[in-house]
Amino acid sequence: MATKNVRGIEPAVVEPVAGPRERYRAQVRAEVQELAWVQVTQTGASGLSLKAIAKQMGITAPALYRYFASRDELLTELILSVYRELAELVEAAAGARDADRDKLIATATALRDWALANPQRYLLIYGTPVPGYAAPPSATELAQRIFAPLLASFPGTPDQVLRQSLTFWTRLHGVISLEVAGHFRGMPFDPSELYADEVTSTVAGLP
Amino acid sequence: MATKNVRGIEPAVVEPVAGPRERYRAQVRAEVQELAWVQVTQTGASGLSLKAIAKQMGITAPALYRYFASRDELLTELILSVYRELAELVEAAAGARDADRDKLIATATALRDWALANPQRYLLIYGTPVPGYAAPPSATELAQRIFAPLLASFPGTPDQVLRQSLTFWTRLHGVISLEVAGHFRGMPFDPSELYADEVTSTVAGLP
DNA sequence: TGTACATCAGTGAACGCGCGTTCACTGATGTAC
DNA sequence: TGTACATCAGTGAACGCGCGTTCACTGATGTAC
Repeated sequence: MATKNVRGIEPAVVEPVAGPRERYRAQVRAEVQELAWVQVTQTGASGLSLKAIAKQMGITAPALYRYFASRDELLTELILSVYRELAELVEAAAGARDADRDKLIATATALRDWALANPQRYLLIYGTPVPGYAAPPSATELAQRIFAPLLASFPGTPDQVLRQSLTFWTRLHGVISLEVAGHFRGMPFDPSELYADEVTSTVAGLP
Repeated sequence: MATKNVRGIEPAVVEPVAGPRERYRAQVRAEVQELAWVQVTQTGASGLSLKAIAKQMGITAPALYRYFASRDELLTELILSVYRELAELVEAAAGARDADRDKLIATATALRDWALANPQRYLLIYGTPVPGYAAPPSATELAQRIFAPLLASFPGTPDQVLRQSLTFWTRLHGVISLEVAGHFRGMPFDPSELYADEVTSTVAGLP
């Protein structure tokens, strides 16, 4: 969609050709999604309510149907945006390093930091599945983009490498998900130390 | 509450002194909980509905208030019963073995088997927290009873032992929770192998 | 530049559904005399 | 053993709330001539 102008210079605004109506649409959509996030953060995915969002915007609920076909479509967009956000974050963390081990450590660190800063976002994609809601097919591709940076080129058959990466991932998730869900609360240790130990010892164990 | 009779023999029925009314109460309570489980299994914890349960029992909803003070109380009992069930299972698995390593492996195996057989039960206590619902204090004690069998008496300071046990736990949870939430679906590997490898390699790494 | 027209954001009423919970009540059932 | 009484499971109406979604509509706004 983004087009360059005649001299090949990227314009400052993202969608420069859009008329005022399209620009307005984009703004409203963004505002809806923002309020939706506040809701999901406070009440979980099942608490997402179009009527409540409309109320907060000082608008009637049917008006939202100009911007989203249904509640499920809005939820889907939220979920996909989480996948995208996390994929970019993880790719950036991995891309900034050369050595495989550094890459893995940087990625793991970025993952936890992000999860702690956005617990509900993390839980939205890795937590209890929303009953009756099926993620769109594109979510699977994005999930793989998140997983890919954990695939490092260590010696071994493709199967072994996959297994190592998977295990790295499940270990990170084990610590992060328990912490994010509050299961470490009141326990006599520092979760960030536990995580750091887990990351370094796992990376050190790789061939 | 359970009393022995004069000769010290455990009577067959659990609550022998209970009159017919109490017996009936217990039966109805059990039936309510059973139907509640079906609901939680199908729609998640937030889908638990007293009216729906009453309907299935061929009863009006207010009648349920003879047996449970509120929806939250019913949910609390469900959650506590999961903790209890899992604690007993884990204790039994650990108690049947002598050597520490065997104990850990048996416990880990029992944990995964149970989680796969009861995914919604597992997610009810280790998944995304139900927004607005606070677990009762006794849940914490029970959570520790589940964790305790993972504490083996390996050499090291109490801190090191705690750390090792925690890491064992987070690793098991990492694999189990991703599998139970369906994140391994369509991936080219066998989850049970992944889990078995993770268990044996972790136990082998202990001092 | 001014005006007529088409587009479309937003309204308000309504539908049908679900929920938890309260309350005064009926009527069956167990129990004490 | 028979009867009177107290207990208490379950009813039905109601309250107030929330939800997603549809529909015919109004009226502002951008656009084409």
